[in-house]
Amino acid sequence: MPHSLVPSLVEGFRVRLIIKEKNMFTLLSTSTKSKARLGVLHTAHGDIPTPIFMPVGTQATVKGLTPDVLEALDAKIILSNTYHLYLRPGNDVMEHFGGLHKFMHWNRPLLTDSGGFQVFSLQELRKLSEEGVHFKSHIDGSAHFFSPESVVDTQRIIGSDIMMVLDECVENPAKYSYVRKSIELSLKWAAASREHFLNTEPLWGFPQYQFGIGQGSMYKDLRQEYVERMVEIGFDGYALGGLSVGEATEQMYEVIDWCTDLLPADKPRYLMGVGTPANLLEGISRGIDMFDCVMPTRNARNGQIFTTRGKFNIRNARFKFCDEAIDPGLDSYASQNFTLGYLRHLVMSDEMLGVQLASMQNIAYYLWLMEQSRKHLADGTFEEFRSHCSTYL
RNA sequence: GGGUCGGUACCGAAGCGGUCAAACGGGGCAGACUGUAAAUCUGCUGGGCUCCGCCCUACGGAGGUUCAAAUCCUUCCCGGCCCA
Repeated sequence: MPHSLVPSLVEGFRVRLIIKEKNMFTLLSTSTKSKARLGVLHTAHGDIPTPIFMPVGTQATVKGLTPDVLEALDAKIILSNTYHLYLRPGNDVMEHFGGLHKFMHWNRPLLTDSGGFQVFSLQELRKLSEEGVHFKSHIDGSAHFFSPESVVDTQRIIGSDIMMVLDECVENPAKYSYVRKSIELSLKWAAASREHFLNTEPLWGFPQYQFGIGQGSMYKDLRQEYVERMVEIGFDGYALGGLSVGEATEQMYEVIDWCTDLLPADKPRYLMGVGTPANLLEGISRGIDMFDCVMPTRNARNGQIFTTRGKFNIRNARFKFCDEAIDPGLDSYASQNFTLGYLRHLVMSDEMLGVQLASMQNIAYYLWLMEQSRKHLADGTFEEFRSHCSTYL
């Protein structure tokens, strides 16, 4: 019994469920050759083997893919976004439909980002204060205020299995003095987020978990201090944010190493917004359990295909007459049943099936990469797998 | 047959004496994309070089006017429309 459900009487006649969260993560093994880990995340909507890649479905849809396709590809968990769903359709609609799982007909686990990334990506449309973020809607310019607490509340309504705290994702490069102040703000928000989380209940009858997000830009002392203070607050899992924001790849790897050395082994680690297939493998060997990235879906829409034989742009003329399957190395519907020449035709013609098949292929590849990583971690051959992949990545 | 409008780069279409190898679209050829304001954005698209510049060939064909022509004139070819 993973979770204890204790009924109690609240406010006269109304019966509510008091749901206690327990450790949601089981660490199965750690590689002897690197920091790579094999584990399982437990959620009300199912267990998630780690390392895992989470396809991004910002606006309550992984662009171009229906839930049944995602299930066929065996996506274990997908990501959505608090800022976007709060603005549209809005919390009232989300509540009306009984939360995001029901709204989008997705019965597997969901993780929602907090809006912290929009603090970075929509810099021109927001203002920070000690209390939170003032956003000017990118849709209609209207004003909205996000506090650490309101972001928890919105994610309660969304009903994500895993929610993220509001943070400031800092641009790169950033001055030390700025980052110093920024991490104080994000840590203050993290504490407020956790407190509010612990003082509120899930709305939809299943437990939710909350992850903190490590910041500190490229400064070792700030990154390390952040991790220590975040762990002190205590979250169900720990994310690393503020990476892949323009820094050199090697620098990102270094930051990951600083942080995973200090994170507790019995909690999941999530590297936010990363990344390329190579980034995932490097992240795994540095002790990361979870990843998300728009790359497989966005790049699919822009013609870039990830395959077990490498990545390429399907628009390139060399594929015009190519009668090979999209990816004979994968067993997805898209990979097996269509030629590269046909996919090129669809993409060149702006046919929506092209975007769908390309997205399917790329997600299939990313999920395959994680599945193979887990398999090789279990076999003790992950490092060999990683170096094999580096020959074509 | 007469009149009239027009023929511009792969296509469509501006330009109407020099600052034109020729705007702008489209198409094509490449590139970028990392917690999604992205089915978006960027570059190239006559040929050749010793390639931040130079040399060829080019605005239907052939002549001509001019220091200079895609732009003006003559003529021929082709197309649209109108009249016979």
